[in-house]
Amino acid sequence: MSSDLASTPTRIIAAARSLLEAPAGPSLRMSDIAKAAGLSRQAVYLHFKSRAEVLIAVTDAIDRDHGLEARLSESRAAATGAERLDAWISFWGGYLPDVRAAADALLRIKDNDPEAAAAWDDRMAAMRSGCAAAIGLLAQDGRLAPPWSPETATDLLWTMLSFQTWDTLTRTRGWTPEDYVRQLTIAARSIFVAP
Amino acid sequence: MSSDLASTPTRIIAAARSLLEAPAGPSLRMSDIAKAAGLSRQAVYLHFKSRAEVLIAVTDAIDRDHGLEARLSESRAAATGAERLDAWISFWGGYLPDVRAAADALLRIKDNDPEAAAAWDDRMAAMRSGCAAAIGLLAQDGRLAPPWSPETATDLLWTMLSFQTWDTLTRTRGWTPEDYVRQLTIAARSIFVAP
DNA sequence: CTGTGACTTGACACGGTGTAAAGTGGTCAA
DNA sequence: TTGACCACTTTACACCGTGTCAAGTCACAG
Repeated sequence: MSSDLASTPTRIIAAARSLLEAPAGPSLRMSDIAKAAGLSRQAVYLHFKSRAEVLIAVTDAIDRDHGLEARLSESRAAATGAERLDAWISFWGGYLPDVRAAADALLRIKDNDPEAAAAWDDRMAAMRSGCAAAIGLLAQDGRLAPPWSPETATDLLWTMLSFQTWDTLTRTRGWTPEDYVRQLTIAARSIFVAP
Repeated sequence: MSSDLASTPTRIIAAARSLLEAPAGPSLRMSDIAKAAGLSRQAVYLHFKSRAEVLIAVTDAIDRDHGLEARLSESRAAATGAERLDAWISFWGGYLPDVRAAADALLRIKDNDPEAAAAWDDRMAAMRSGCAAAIGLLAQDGRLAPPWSPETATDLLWTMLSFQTWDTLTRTRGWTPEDYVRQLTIAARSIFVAP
């Protein structure tokens, strides 16, 4: 039925998502997801044709929840390039903890699944365009520090803000998300903003 | 026999290594390795108890070849912190292309194999100590830019120089290893070295 | 009462890892 | 010469997780 509270696909996504966000971490098998959704393993295949598709749907759901697009355009408000760089880093630093679990899972399967890889690359491209926008405005202000070109500056900023970097810093070095935003803002300003 | 040119374990390692370094990439199965070494799949298990063990041995062999330890201590020659930072980055930037294939493979299996994870973490720790040394000398010179502490500076430098960062930059953004060294040297100097 | 759709159960193929056991052939020592 | 040992082979199998298939159950709608 349409809603005995939620449609089955929705319930599956919710189940997968909660497993993903549980401390145990993302070793979720199809059977785990099914069990958590109160379904048989086969029923999951009735709604999603592969594990990757479930993961992608979960990631989409998370993005929708946290309003990736909306918050992305928020940072467009900033007037100067330097401000926008700051805004962008703090937006991103706030976003990352919300998507950690899903990103982790997606990252793990992207090697074996072209669809997952595409979903990942999409997000990375969106993220890159945020970097490019900040750097572009900075260049327009004439405050992009030499010898950086908008291209190379974007590349470097983009990798510095990569999920993996954030993950290592927070997980293995114990940085808080706030530390991350603070330090990376300083670093990015030191590198890219001319005095 | 001891050497009809090379012992079997050595031959296995060499075979795995050449597969790893081949353009095809690291999808190497035990059967691939065995075939390349001219052995049956089971024979490989006679010398290594798991796939992970082979990969670890390969990584060790590569390290030995490229003299990780030796080259690591080379950069200890530099007098000032700033020079040492430069030396460290160019050493590392020269080392990365050599170990790309093995690092990639190790990184892929480290999630499922504790031994592989340990091998990876070892290397990362070694690499981190290189970062710490450069930053430490810089701090000693009184030229570590505020507001960085040796700790946080090391953390950030370490992640900026991570294999994943290098990999994205060179593979998906088309940076050459030389670009990488040049740009990251500039970036690191901008962030960490006080004027 | 019948049909349809959502779901279940149970079975199976596949690919990959790792294990087990019996057999082959060469070398070395008594 | 005999026989023990060794490195290796062949064959077979268990296990795990993904994905497929087919038959059956059950409820609700016309």
